[in-house]
Amino acid sequence: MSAEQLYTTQLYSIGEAAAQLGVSTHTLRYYEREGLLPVPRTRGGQRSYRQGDLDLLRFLLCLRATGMGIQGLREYMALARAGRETRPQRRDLLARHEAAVAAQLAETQVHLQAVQRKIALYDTLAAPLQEPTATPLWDDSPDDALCLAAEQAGLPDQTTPTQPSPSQGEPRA
Amino acid sequence: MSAEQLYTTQLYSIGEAAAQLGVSTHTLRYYEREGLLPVPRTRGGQRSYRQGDLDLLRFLLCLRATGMGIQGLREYMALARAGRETRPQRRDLLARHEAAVAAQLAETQVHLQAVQRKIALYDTLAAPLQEPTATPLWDDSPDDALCLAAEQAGLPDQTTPTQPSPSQGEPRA
DNA sequence: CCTTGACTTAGAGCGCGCTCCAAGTTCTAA
DNA sequence: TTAGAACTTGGAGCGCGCTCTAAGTCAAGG
Repeated sequence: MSAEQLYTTQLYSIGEAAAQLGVSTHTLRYYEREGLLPVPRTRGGQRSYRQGDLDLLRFLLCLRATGMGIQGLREYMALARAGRETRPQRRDLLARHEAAVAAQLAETQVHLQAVQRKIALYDTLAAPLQEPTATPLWDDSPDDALCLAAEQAGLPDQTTPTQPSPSQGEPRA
Repeated sequence: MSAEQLYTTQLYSIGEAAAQLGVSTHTLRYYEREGLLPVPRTRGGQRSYRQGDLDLLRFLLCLRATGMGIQGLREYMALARAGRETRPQRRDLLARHEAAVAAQLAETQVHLQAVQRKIALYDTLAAPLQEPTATPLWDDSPDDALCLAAEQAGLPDQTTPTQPSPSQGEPRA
């Protein structure tokens, strides 16, 4: 690493870029085709990624990793290419995405808790074999309808109650 | 809600089930086709979901919501149908899933932080317009190569350094 | 009984994000 | 100079999880 390398505008082949970013060359070409980032070429026509291209791609991969779709990336990059006047829009786009991800994250955690409770339930069902006394030992009929009342109370509500009361008793044979 | 309803084995049409679970009837039929859950039928051949079926589906939807694939659900249900001897396996399957989700969640949060830093960067770039003195105001060349050194330092490493040094200086024109 | 709407099936279609192929070109190291 | 690796393109293919269509059947209210 000599001092002049600090001033060197390093260029990278698509293979090198892919390796650095941890994606396939296919993916990088795909992103370009999708209009995310025009990549400069060598005289021979081969892609030549500059450091800045890699940095930008790294950020785009963060957006992908947080669930933004290709269309979202395309919008972001369209704004970026349009110049610095679009910075507020870009900020807002990111802020909206951030909010969506945070919400999604929270919801996933709720669902994850249900899974964790189920694991705990399996544990309590397995443990009392050594303790012959005072074990509730309620069991489940089709062996796995062990979504017991206690457990269900904690389950996230799956929206839409629709009709308040479709009908009473046994509506269907 | 009369007392006998507590003892009533309520049955639900696919439409009612879908509404309660917050999914489409298409999805419920799809799940059955995929072998997740055989649903009892009326004399006429229409699906008739029992409470336990709904409870189980609710749990399966938690697994889906945390990213488990249909194949995973199938495995879980195959174990469940096999009887209570498979509880340890089911527990392990869930525990593995739980670990994977937790890891994924953590990674998403890291990537999300990069997005948040970018938003903050846009904010600092926008604010100093009223402050004429001592503003760094470094700007970015292709307008959005604003993944500056400081920011990159915080970016998650995208794996695979492959060759330690592909070549020095300007390998490509 | 009859209408109406919800249900049934098999199977096709879709949006997404890659992933791969074939045939040809460029680059690099010996 | 030349072999072989890495690159180029357009376009096809894939796995996933639904989503929809068509043509017909069932069930509940009037």
